[in-house]
Amino acid sequence: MSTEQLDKGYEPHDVEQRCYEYWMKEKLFCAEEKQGKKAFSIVIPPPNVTGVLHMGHALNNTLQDILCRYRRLRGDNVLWMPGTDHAGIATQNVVEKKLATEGVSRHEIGREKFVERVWAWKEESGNAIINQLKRMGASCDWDRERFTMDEGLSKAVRKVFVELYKQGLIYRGNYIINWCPRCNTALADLEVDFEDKQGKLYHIKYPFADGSGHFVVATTRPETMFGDTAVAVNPDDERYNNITAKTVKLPLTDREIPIIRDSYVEMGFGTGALKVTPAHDPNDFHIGQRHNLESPKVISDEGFMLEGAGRFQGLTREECRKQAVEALEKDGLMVKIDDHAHSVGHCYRCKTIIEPNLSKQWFVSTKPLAEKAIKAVEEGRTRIIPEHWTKTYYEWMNNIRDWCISRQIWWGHRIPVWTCDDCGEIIVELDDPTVCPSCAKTNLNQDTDVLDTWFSSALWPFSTMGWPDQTSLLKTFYPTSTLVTGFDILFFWVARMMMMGLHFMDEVPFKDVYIHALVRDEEGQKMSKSKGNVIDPLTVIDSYGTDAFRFTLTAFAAQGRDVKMSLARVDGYRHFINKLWNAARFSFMHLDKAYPELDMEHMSLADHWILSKLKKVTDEVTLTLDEYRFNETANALYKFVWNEFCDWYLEASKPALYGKNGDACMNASKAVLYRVLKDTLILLHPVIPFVTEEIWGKIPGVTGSIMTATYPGDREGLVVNETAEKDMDLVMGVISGVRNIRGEMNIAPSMNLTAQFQSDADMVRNTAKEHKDLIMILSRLDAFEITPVGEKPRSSATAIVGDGSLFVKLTGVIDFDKETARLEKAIAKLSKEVEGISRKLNNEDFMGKAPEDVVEKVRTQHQEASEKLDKYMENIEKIKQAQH
RNA sequence: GGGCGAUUAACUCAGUUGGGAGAGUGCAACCCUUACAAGGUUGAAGUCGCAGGUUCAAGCCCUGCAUCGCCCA
Repeated sequence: MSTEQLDKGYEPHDVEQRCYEYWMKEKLFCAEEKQGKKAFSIVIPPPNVTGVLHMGHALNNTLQDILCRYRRLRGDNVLWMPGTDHAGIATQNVVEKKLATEGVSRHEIGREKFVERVWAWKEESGNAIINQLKRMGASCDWDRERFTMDEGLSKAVRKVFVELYKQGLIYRGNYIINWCPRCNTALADLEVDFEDKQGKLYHIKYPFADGSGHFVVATTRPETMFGDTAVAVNPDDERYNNITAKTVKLPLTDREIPIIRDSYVEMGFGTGALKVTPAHDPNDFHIGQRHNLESPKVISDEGFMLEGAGRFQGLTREECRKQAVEALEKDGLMVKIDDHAHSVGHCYRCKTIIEPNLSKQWFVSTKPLAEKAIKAVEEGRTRIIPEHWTKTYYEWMNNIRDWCISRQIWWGHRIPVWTCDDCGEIIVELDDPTVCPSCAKTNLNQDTDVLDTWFSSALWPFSTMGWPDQTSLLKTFYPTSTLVTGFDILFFWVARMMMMGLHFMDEVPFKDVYIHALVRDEEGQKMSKSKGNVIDPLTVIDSYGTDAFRFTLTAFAAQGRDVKMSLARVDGYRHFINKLWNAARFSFMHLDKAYPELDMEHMSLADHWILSKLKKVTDEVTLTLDEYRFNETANALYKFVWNEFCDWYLEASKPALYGKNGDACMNASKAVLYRVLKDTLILLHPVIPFVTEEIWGKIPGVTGSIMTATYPGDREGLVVNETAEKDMDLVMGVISGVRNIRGEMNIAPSMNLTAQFQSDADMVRNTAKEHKDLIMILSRLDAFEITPVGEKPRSSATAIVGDGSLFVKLTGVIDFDKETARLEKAIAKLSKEVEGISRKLNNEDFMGKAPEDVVEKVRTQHQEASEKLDKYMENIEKIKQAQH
């Protein structure tokens, strides 16, 4: 027997650090840049370079790591491509805030200096999230780490922009866009968060110019009235069919604006008359286009009123609203102000209310790209899992709108467009131009805007692999195997990668997209700083260990369901890790060398049984991981380790391991223990990499990392052993029967008992006899008799096991009332069951229409249940007689 | 307004072709039995949101309703 090698409890911290360093040193995360071997690849959803790890990252990367470690064990050549994105607006905001504390603005220090400052900040904070991913155990190929602003990726961005421009799929236009007055930039439609807000609906009189009456228009934003260029009514609106007036007087101004008819106007909303402000409302913009209206801007990019607002010029939009309302009331033009709930757009980065704004911006024409992306999913070249997200994907792709990609910030890929000051020529080329190709002058100016960060993220699956160069990495690993991501960036990122991947690579960027849920708090609330309900993954790791945390995330990652995180649950799984640790600790007390061969001949029933169960759990882990049913993987392993391996196998194999059945049996059991421990660790490794590596390293005769082990499912050998499982069921049934009687009758465990098992089935009796010793040890019996059915021992409590009766002799200690009550309870339960089954068998429709195998199954059930019931009835009768 | 999802034990959630309602936590009782008290054994606990329908058979399929949540406009 070997000396004790493990501490009494598992202490994760130094183990985690040590293991991770070992993996890195051995280069076990590195992909092989060559074809031939089956390739498996994942690109990481790049976190913001200046961000910190949150629960979403923790779940996302745990699942990716499980897949990667699993595929490596299966022998695949695995590439997990890591990296970060530059998070244009978010990062710029952070650095601007830092500057503000120094009392300077970015405009004061200038663009060049500012960008230098951002790079410095990136260097300073940029490794934080990478280090945090490492603490999660992420087995990324770190040598290949990429950043969206890297030279290579910037080259890809440039190439994509130029090509799309030349193909006419990027254009510049004066359109209404979402403007954030705080960030001072345009945003894509997707980057606006709508929130329901309680606001006001102002009903304002717009008098007809000919004095024949007036409209009452309803608006939530009276300050935009200075930009009105029409009042619109629905052409089908009979209320306004007979109006003779052609124009209205725009209140608070001296302008007259036309009355137009457009079917966009909802007759039921307000009075059915709509003020049209093309420069400050997206719907009004489209009406304006249809009717050739002018679109004067009356609110500046910074949120102040412009010249068109007359005497209100220079006010903020909020102040203008207040003063304009007062003025309208004074003039008697304000009919009423109602409370009104409506949704208001906010900047997704800074939460400032968005100003729809007319502006000259760059757009990607998405329709042609989206068509290919839709088709790829329809044809199954990319599979979305869970499947129901495909509908959302189609919905969005089918209604896609052009993508505004220019941002008026400084941190990002500068738009590669030059304008010639002299002749106005637009130059869009791969290399920076110095001379105008049209007029040969050199006064060229580059566009000052940068590209949306998502524009570069959209290229991630191929730009990280070296595109536009045709690298061997691309050849080996593109298309990637699986993308693992949250549904919150399905449109932002997944959809756009699909479009770009298909357009530039002519192939989907990934074969499978696994979409996981959001991590919420215990109450199901989204975690947010403002709510103060954020749980920091790193503090969880510090308190419970990475493995316990990962197991929790995995066990709760059911498809299509949010993960509600609570520390109590992590604590529960920490117990599991500790249980595993102690099972290994026990194993090491018996394993002092390698046991490479199984000795089928000298194995015990428990040995055969656990190998059969091991085969089953192996199959289940393989199946569930292949189908992304991570929670089922975790639960299958949990049950196997705790309820089968620890609760039954280790207990049942103790006699053999302690040599009570001779050396041959001892060694046979040791070989089984050796095998089961090893295979279990391998199966667990993708989910809980640290503790499994640590234990693995201490197994006698084992060399190298568990990461290089052979996956049990890929090895010859194990089969499901029905006989062993059936026999073990009987043995466990008898043991549980005795334990149940002890528990229910309040018999101290220390009190040794005598029992008898009666059955008329020879096979059953033989099985019981064969494993008599095991039964006696695990149920603490002094004596155990196995006989055909006969006289019931006096003063005994009864349990029915299979087709036999178990009698536990309780001479002197039996409480007849208690035993009667116990049996009555069992009888009541069984009667109900038998009754239900009988009803089925008496039902002609069932007998006639149900498939034969189902009927047969029910017949068997009925027979077993009623035999069991009969036995209980007999026994309770005897108890009653004995009492008298 | 359109779409999606959820509703199962006190709590958190599983439940894949429709065929005997499960787990963990918590609770109760007993136990320091030589891997583990971060443990062991036993037990109590559910008209599977409501109402219809399909079917021999519904937690599961269909329809409607209620409540909650999310996405889009």
